[in-house]
Amino acid sequence: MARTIGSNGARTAEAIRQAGVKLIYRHGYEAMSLRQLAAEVGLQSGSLYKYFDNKQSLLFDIVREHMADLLAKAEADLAGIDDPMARLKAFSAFHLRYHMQRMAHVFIANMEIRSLDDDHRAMVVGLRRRYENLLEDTLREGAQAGVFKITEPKVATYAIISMLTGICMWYRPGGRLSQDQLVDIYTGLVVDGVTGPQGVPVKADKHRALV
Amino acid sequence: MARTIGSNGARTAEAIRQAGVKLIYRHGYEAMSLRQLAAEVGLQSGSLYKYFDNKQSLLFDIVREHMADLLAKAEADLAGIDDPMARLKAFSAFHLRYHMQRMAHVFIANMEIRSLDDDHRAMVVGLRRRYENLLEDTLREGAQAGVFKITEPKVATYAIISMLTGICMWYRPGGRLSQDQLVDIYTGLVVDGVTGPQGVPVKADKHRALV
Amino acid sequence: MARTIGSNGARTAEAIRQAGVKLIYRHGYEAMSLRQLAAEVGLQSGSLYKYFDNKQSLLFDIVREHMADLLAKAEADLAGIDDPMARLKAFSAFHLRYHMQRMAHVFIANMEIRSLDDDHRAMVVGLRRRYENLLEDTLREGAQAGVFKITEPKVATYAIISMLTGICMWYRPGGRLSQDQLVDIYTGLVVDGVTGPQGVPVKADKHRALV
Amino acid sequence: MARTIGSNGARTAEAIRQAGVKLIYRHGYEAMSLRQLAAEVGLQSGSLYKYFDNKQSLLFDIVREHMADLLAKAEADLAGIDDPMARLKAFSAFHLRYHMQRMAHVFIANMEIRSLDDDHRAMVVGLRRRYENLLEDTLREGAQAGVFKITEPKVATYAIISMLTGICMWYRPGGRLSQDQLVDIYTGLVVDGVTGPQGVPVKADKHRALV
DNA sequence: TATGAATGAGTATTCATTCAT
DNA sequence: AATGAATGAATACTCATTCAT
Repeated sequence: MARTIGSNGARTAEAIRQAGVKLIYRHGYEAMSLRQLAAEVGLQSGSLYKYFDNKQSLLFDIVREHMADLLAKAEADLAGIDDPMARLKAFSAFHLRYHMQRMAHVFIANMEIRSLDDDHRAMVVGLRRRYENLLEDTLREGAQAGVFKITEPKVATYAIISMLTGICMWYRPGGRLSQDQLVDIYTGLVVDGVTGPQGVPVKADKHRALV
Repeated sequence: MARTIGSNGARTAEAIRQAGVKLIYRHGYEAMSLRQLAAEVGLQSGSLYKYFDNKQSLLFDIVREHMADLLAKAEADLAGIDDPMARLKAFSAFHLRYHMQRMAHVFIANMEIRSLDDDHRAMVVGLRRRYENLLEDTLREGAQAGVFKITEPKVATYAIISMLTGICMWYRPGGRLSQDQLVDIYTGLVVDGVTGPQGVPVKADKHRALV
Repeated sequence: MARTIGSNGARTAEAIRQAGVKLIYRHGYEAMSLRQLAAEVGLQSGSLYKYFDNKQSLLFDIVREHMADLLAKAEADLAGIDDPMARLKAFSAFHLRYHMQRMAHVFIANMEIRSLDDDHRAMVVGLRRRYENLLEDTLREGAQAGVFKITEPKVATYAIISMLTGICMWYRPGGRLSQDQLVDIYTGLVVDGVTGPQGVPVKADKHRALV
Repeated sequence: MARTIGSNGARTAEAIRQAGVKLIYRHGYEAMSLRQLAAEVGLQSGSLYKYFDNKQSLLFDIVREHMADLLAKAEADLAGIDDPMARLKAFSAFHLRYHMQRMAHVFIANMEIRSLDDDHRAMVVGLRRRYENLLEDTLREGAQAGVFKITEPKVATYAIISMLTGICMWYRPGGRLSQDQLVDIYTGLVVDGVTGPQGVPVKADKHRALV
């Protein structure tokens, strides 16, 4: 049946949002149809329009809220930590834990950016930029302080975030390694990566050109 | 008219393939319509079926060929390099250069795996696995030899590949940093990451649980 | 506009069914397009899918319902008639009347069996088999009782049913002969055919072989 | 390969015709594609147009030639037989044998008449009319001579032809009954049907009206 | 709050047919 | 005699969206 006794709009809205996350995660935004979504929450597809203006705005809501949440939690987590190394470790640990616990949201936010309208995408990219800056500023400070041996903080930021985010591609709860262990391993790679003797850069071998 | 003077099957096939890569890269596989693709190469959409069986097989062809090429070139590049550290650097440099030069193909192969049929996906994932093993085996050997301080070669493999592949998300030719410089920077992070004192893992701070 | 005033799902469903019978009868299942069908009932072609899953299921519904109706009515008509001759006459009369009154349905059920999917066809053929058995059993009983001079009840069944069904190929309401008269004529041929001195079969002349 | 050494146009034309009969018999005219047909004879579909003007004319050729052949052979078979009863038996035997030996052609001619253009259909129906007249005239003469007890020769003609033609619906070579036996059985039904005491028609029972 | 009927534009795909070579 | 590249119109079917009820 479509309607549980005692159900109400807020409950339905939340159900739609969750089903949306699930289906977009599983099939992709373009491939998910509103009919599927409606079926998942026990509605007719036309009824969804009580809860959003159109399919695009559903995606935008999910992505924007996720990004805002990510940013807010990260800022809260780092608040009061001043030492660059401590901030780096805290950022890494936070990022990993968040990504392991919110894999679907994270995946959607990364994959479906190109499905957003230009305006929506710009807004989301802005939030992402602010999030990345948390790390970039830390790296920059640590580099200036001499504790991080990096010459290009922006490149390092991208590199580190890509590495950490990649955990979503393979992590599954209940695996051999606990979340704590994974945090240790990844964070170790990050810390060692930015504290090693990189200041004397490896000389790039000239490889045969790719066709 | 039946045939444009000078038209040529092989030429058309190549044009379709290139336009396919371009449009899938830009809009995503689901979002690209065959009408768009046909317009891009100056055909009626029905005429595309002289060149592939269906939309799915176009995607599969592009992805499989890319993965096979990536694997073959990597194997060729590493052939004869035995020292783990040298292999690691060579792999990193190869991966980065390949990804900077073939961004669209790489992006498609990473993003559209979920748009592949089960069988096709399995085949592509198999190729990817073989590619990842090039790195994983190297890490494992280096770890046994004591030159890499890593305890989980598989995790490190995923982490490193994610980091290196991430260059596609922001690199644009003609930027401030040359490809050689980027290879140095990223490879430095990788090498330092796996040679640092990670064997004594950073103790994970317990952060507040995420909701 | 979303909805024509006074429109009604059940009414539309029935209109689609009737238009479907009419168009399949006139043009054949393969030759009838859903656009034609939609135009006939005043809808957009996509809207038809509120009423059936696909074109095939429309055909199947029509054919199955017809066969089930034919079988049920025949069984009801013959119920309580035990004498083989009376049953034969009753079957013949029923079959003729039904076929004169439901020419389109009958024609479709006979002609479009090959357009059905394997499973659907099997189900329809099963119903047809049960219908034919009503006649075959009667012929067999009459033959055992000595009232019908036939040696091959199954062949006689096919022969009689083909003969009777053939009325659909030329009968048009309002012709010179009434339905009652046609029932008399055809039934006379049937009865005489199975009561004549066939037990001493005509010796087949050997004709020149056909190429 | 598409071309056998020494093949020539006439051979190809015949191959196309035979493949056409086979495929139309199996799938129906509408459902058979020229691509299928071309593949069956090892050509590109465009090459078929060396051998016919269009799909419709292929069908027409097959059906017309079949009808002309049927008519010619029937006329030849009946030539010189004057006695109505002998003519009836000869017609029945001829019709049955022809239909058992040329099932595909016969089936196509009966089923695909509606797929013919108006002009083509008219021509084919004309040939069929002449064929039916062979029987109708015989029945009429026999009735006047008092040997056939029928009041409506035209109706009897349709009835008999439908009955005899129906053998195509179930006959398969190699079955329990030989062609000769089937000729005996069917012809027995026909002869008995038209010689029985039908002149005093069975009074039609009034059955409940069909809905 | 939700339904259910409908739209209209879109999708991938197939078709008979053409014609330069 | 046949190819192979292409057309243009058609097909069945899906989609996001609307709106009277």
